[in-house]
Amino acid sequence: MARWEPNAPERLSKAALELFAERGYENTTVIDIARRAGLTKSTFFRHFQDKREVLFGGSTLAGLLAGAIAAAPATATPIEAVTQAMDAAGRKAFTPDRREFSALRRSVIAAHAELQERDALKGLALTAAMTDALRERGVPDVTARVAAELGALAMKIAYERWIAAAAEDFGEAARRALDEVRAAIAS
Amino acid sequence: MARWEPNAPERLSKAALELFAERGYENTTVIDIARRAGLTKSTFFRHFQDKREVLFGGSTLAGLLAGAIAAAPATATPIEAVTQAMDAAGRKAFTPDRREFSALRRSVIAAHAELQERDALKGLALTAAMTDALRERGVPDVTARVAAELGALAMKIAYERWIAAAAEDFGEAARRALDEVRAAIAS
DNA sequence: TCCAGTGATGAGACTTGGTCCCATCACCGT
DNA sequence: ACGGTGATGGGACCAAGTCTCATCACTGGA
Repeated sequence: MARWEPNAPERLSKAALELFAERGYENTTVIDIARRAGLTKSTFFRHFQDKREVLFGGSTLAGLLAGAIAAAPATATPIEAVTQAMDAAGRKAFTPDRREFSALRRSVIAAHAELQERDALKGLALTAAMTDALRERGVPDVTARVAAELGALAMKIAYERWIAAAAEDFGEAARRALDEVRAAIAS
Repeated sequence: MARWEPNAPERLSKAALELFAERGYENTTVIDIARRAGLTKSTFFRHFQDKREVLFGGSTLAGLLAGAIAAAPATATPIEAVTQAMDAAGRKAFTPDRREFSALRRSVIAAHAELQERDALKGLALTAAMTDALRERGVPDVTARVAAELGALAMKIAYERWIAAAAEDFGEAARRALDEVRAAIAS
């Protein structure tokens, strides 16, 4: 038997997403979120740096991508390593059971500039993590940055499609998007 | 004779940059900024949406880039259009006399996460503006996105170098960065 | 010359995000 | 039974941001 109801951060995130979807980000106070989770404002800020972070806390995506790039065979090209990173994301992060949650979360973010800013910075961090992981493999600086940017673009495109089309597997969508990106370069 | 001291937004931006550089973003209140500009908090928020925006207000860079892309010859490839956009940026935005200001501004932004978030979102807006301008030219969607991302990456690289090396012309740096990016794609 | 209109500014109340400190509570091991 | 530990609650406090109303300086017309 736990001392308190367990998983306070999870409960707060769930409550926050619900409330943001119901009445909007600006019309939801931190106290509202905490109350719905059966907690208080103090506890909220003990678990999350600020109000925005409650929608971004659980993500270990940067480490996942970087790990997959590091684990790619030494003979793999940068783009091949990035492809493996996106496969890993599809297997461990963007799983089918999280599609609905991701879609709701994305629509909430799209509706509020404050959340878009946080999302934009997290996106830059993802690209930076991939760039660093590629550099660790000995890929030259500019080449690493290009491969990471193209990978990030393919991920964005795949993410949009994965959320829009219920049936699709993320890894598959990402591979297809990356192919399209590479085809576009040729033109 | 003007009714009041003119250029309130400019004075506020100048005061803000000075104070952020002197004592840090977090240790500077909006009232401090307004006081140094000879104004009040009310007037500050009349000119700027929030405290962060005081460092980002004057920028018309998105329109500048989009305009240059739209104005490129119909025969120009996407990358050529993007190259012209960066030339335009070098001529009208990143002029030599603004280098020192840009360097200070950049160091302030780099020191505070809140400002980095705003900067990240503005960066996405730049890429989106270039993407839209390319689509207007009839460039297919994915091709437009790729060209805009590569252009944005080259701009980032050129901007870093332009700020670091006093002697360099931005347009020249951008063209060189874009060449490096294109060369990296081949590998 | 006087006066009303206009537009930018000032003043201050108010809500909320975020920080901080301290008290409290539930469980643990001894 | 008892003290330690760690998460929580409570509330004071400051700064960001909103809102409303008053004020001020100049403009243009009677």
